[in-house]
Amino acid sequence: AVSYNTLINAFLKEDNVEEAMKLYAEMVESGCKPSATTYCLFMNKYCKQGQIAKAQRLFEDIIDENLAFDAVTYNILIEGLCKAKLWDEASRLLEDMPKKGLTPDIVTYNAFICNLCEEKKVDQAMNLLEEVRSSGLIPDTVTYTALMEGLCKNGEVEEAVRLLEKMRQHGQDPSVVTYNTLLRGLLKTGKVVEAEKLFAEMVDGCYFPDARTYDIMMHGLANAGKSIETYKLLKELQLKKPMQE
RNA sequence: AACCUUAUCGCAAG
Repeated sequence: AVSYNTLINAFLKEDNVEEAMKLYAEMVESGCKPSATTYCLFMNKYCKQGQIAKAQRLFEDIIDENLAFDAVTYNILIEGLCKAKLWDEASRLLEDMPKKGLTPDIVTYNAFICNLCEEKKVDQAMNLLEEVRSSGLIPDTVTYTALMEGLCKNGEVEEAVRLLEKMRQHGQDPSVVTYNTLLRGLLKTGKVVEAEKLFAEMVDGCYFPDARTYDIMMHGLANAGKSIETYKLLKELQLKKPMQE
């Protein structure tokens, strides 16, 4: 079953739903029972396509067929519901988890926080951060990065930079994505010097800037009229060949 | 035990 799941997942990743469905059929035919994970793969795909109704149907199937589900099962649908701005539905599922013997984890909350940030509801997201803390869960790099992104989009870049300090104080290390998010926020608001400082700090900290980092930096520097710096960066890029995605 | 879920992706500035 795991092999089938792996294959189905591969097809879904490249948007080949047809082939994935075929495999699913083959799986059933060969007497291999689809697991909750199998359903989750499709559920996630439907969520990403905005086909929430279909995703919800699959979720119910999992329950009805008494398949062994876990927090991930919930997380996938919650993420989909949040993305579709169906907050009430999502909250309902969150409250449902304990009743099913499941404990919401950081990914569960991150789904809410990330999507709240995208909706420019950073305040609510920040409130959730406190809730997460008081519930005993540890906000992770994803949590902080999402909040930084939200703050930047909200024009609160300084606040985002402050969060970087806070996350460190709480023992969480930034990732390349974290830096990229902040660099982008700084450059978009013309804070070129700060961005350059942060970039240096990133490199000092033994982080490997990826293709996106260079993209962000070069655009930002070029926009600021710093063609020399942009050129230097380009040279550096050609020499170092950053990590591919 | 293994396979599945969340952040830099820009749907108002591009």
